[in-house]
Amino acid sequence: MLSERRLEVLRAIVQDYVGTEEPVGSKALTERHGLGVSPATVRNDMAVLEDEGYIAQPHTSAGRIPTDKGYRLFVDRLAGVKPLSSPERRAIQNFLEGAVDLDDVVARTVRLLAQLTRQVAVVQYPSLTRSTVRHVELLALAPARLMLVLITDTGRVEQRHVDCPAPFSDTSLADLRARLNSRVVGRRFTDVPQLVQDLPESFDLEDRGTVATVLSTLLETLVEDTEERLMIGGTANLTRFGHDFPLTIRPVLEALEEQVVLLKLLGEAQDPGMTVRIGHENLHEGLTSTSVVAVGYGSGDEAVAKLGVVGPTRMDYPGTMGAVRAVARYVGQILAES
Amino acid sequence: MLSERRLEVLRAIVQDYVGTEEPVGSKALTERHGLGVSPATVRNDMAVLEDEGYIAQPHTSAGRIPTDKGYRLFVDRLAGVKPLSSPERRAIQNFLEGAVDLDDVVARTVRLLAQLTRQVAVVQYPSLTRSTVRHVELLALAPARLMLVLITDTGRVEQRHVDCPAPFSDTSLADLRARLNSRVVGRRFTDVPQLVQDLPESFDLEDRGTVATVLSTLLETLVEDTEERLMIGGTANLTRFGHDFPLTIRPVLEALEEQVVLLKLLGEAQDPGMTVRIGHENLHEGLTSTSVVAVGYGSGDEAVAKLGVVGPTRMDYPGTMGAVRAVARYVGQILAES
DNA sequence: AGCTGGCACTCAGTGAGGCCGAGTGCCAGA
DNA sequence: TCTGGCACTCGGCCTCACTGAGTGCCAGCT
Repeated sequence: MLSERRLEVLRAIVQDYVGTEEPVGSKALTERHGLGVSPATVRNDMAVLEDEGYIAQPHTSAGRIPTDKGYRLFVDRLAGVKPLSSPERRAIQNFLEGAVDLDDVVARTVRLLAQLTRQVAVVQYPSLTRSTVRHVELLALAPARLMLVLITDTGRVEQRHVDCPAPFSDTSLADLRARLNSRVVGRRFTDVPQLVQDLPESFDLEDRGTVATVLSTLLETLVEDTEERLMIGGTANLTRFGHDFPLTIRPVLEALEEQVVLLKLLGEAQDPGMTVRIGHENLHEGLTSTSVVAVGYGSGDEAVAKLGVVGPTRMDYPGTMGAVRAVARYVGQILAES
Repeated sequence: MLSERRLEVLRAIVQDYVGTEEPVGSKALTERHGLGVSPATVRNDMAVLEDEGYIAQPHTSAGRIPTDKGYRLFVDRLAGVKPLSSPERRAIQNFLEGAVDLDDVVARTVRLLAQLTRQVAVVQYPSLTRSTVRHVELLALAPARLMLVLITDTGRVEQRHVDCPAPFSDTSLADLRARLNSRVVGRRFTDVPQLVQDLPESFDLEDRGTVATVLSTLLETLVEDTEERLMIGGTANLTRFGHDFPLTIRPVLEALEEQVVLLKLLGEAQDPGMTVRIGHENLHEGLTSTSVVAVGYGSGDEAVAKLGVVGPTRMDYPGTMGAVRAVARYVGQILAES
């Protein structure tokens, strides 16, 4: 078990290292933080912390830097979430309120997060799986060609072409549209399949094929779009990563282009509250020297999607967490209003 | 006026420099390209080329590298567009054909371009100004709240909420929807304003306010979305930029996040054919050591949007131009089919 | 038992000095 | 007009020594 003072030393190391980006030595520590003990004592504490795996030396005769485990302890026990200043809060709200549609909300959120945290921001579009249907629209493009448009309660719109096996009359189309909507509007996407299951049977024989095709396209859309969409921004902040960053930055940029990877990254954050994954806690190699701070957001009390930032493990955790949480809240509000 | 051989020397310098990323000297040139003259002769030619501003020396006693002006000459007079191999063409087509909707087409195009050129790819969504209306849909969300959905012939979908000054009956709604569509479907976006101008007059007095509100929202959408959307990808390729690239890469990443900048970059490409902007020809500072290769694409014979790549001035122009042109063609085809 | 001061040791970073070689410019001769 | 020869330049690299921040350990103090 680590004594109070040793935890204090760890905290000081993390803070200094985050600030200076340089290994911190015992003497500098005692000077900058009023620890009230001599460098020699701190050195002993450091030796213990190193034994326990919380800090490490890049080389002999250099200062110490926190390990992933050290950051973990720092985040869990030594640091809180730093709330934003009220001017910052006002700025967030003002900025987000100018958004005209969902795309714009997401785009603004990304910018905002990137600017506030000076890191790479990732925002997931509201998830279809947890959304409900606001409307399904069917349009005839040609006698045997339809367009299916799906609108969610969060304002997301998806559309697909449907090639029908047989021509479909306008009256049948109106009929299908009406019946479909009466069944699914207001329902969750996950419930849709069983709700429309028996729909073809109620149509004339000649139309059944088309109805079935439309329905299967609809269901397909639901499944496909469970692969969520993302928006990222602030990649220029990666240049603040470190000095050696040709090597560091490349895999990160690559990972950021892989939606799948990012989604997993956000998705792993099961916790209803904020999730912080530090360094090697991220399974994806290439992101082992980054940390991810993510949190769910939603229009109601339930999260419909996640957002977060990706930055170097050496980041200002309290500040970042504060910004992420605040932005998530405001986005939730904005979504609820629209 | 430059002699034939001197142009040949310039071409050789460009090719070698692009390949090796290192200043090229007279001896290496004569060896690698069968110029049939001695290094000394080449040196004289180089001196002339340097006087004329086509090449430069990073330091005395180093080889030469092409200047922006040199690349310009190379692109204009010394190099053609390198067509892709047929396996490559097939791969492009296969890859693009799997797309399910417009977003997917654009996303795949970006990936493809980035992969083919090993550079940063930028694809503009089909422009609304040059598009035509496929359908306008109106949905009642609440008695005095509507949703307006706009669908373009290129498959793009935009939606907006409309708060009405007075409740609007379902029959009025159906009426408006029908009349609106009969007027604008198949028309160009730019023509829409005058086509709907007198629409409110044909409605009952009580509904006119709502109709006017809907129309103004529609027109607003048209205007706002003239700010085009973009998708970019392949930013990881920036790491291949150069050795010193902390400084180089940052402004590029920043520029890439500014939609406005990018749009201008693509927009400047007025030429109906392919446009290549080299180094300082890009007005934006920070992009002065990059080149942009852009071309319009469209479903018909007219371009509805642009796509291109951003890379170091030291790039393989013939190959890049070939890839960009080929991708643009196939995307055009795909769009025409859908 | 825990803290402190002292001391020897380590080692990354820096700067000076020297060598190497690719590359140049110029000139005289074919 | 081209070529071979020659002197010159200078960036890159290697070596070497120095410096200083930082460590580990130990004996002594509280």
